[in-house]
Amino acid sequence: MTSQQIPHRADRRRNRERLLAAAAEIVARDGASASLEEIARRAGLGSATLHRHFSSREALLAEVFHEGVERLAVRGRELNETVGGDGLAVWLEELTRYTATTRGLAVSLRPTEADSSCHGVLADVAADLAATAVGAGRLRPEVTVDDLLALANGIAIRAEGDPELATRLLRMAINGVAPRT
Amino acid sequence: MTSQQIPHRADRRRNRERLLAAAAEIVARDGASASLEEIARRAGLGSATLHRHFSSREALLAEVFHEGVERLAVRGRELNETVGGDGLAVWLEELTRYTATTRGLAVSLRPTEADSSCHGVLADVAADLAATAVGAGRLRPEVTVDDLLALANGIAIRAEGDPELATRLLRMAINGVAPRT
DNA sequence: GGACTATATGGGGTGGGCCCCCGTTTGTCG
DNA sequence: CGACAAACGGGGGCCCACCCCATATAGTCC
Repeated sequence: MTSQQIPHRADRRRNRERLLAAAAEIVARDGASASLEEIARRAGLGSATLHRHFSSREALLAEVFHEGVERLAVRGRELNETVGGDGLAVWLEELTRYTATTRGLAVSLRPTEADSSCHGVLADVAADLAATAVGAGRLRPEVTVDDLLALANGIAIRAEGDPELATRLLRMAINGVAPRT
Repeated sequence: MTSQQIPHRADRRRNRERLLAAAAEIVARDGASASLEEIARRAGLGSATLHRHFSSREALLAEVFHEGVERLAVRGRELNETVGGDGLAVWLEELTRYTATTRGLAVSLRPTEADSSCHGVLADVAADLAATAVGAGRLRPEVTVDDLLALANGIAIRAEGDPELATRLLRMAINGVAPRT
């Protein structure tokens, strides 16, 4: 299905890496609305090249964050096997904190119509964790995985740059605001 | 304290209203990142005039949404007197739904260092509602009003354009995700 | 009503960003 | 080493935010 068999030219691969490295720097500083021109400049390449490599800002960001998202997915599967019913809450907290810490990621995790795959991987992991949590009586069965991720995402967007806030809000949302009975 | 005693010239006031009307239209269509140039064009005025009337995009948006925010504040005080302990939950839901429905508002309600006053009014009302809710045993006392508003705001930002989603997420966050015991 | 002045306006400049065309360079493979 | 497909980037088109300063005009005082 993936239509890329023939390997690209060496310079293309090299330039791609340069662009991603530059993007990582600039996006870390400026967030999701970082200037694409500046990224290209920092990479020592023309902006046309950037556009040829990445069809859109979202596509570029998805690549920039790919590794981190992959790590979160691995971590989720790990938690699901070691922790059990509480894994979901722990993972959501780590996800939210990481997302709030990594400038630009929050926006990229928002699923779009032409899904940029960032979301897809996490949705799978979240579904597994949610199933375990429901089994352990820690999660209402009618709660959707999409809603759970949307909530974590909203918190992370709002709390971008303030991981303490992100953590507090996520815990509040998981536990509700009523006093413990 | 408010430094504006002398009334402005009639044309200034008229132009200000035209700008606000145009801004309301364009922002409703394009959200918080609407083109200021286009707003000025729609108002039949030069963009310099817009900049002279509103020192920043935020300042313009704050004025655009001022009336709606005021209504929310009134509604909150009303709920606090008629409903009692549940008023907070009801109001937060209405706030979140309204914010998610009104394009551009979510971003404007995010408090900034030089507070644009949109947030201030609501924070007062929320504080009263929260006090009542704590008194009625419906809200944990250690929950901050700022956190509560931040949560509602995050949800609204994320759910902009989808009031059903906004409502679901807010309820989920208020009640927590664990099964009812 | 007319003249004067502080107040207000807008054309257009500057600097930037996004996106893309097309003439040029460069890697690759026979 | 030569030829060709692959990749590049200068620069143009278009839009934006923001601001300067020459011009226009509302309000006022006689």
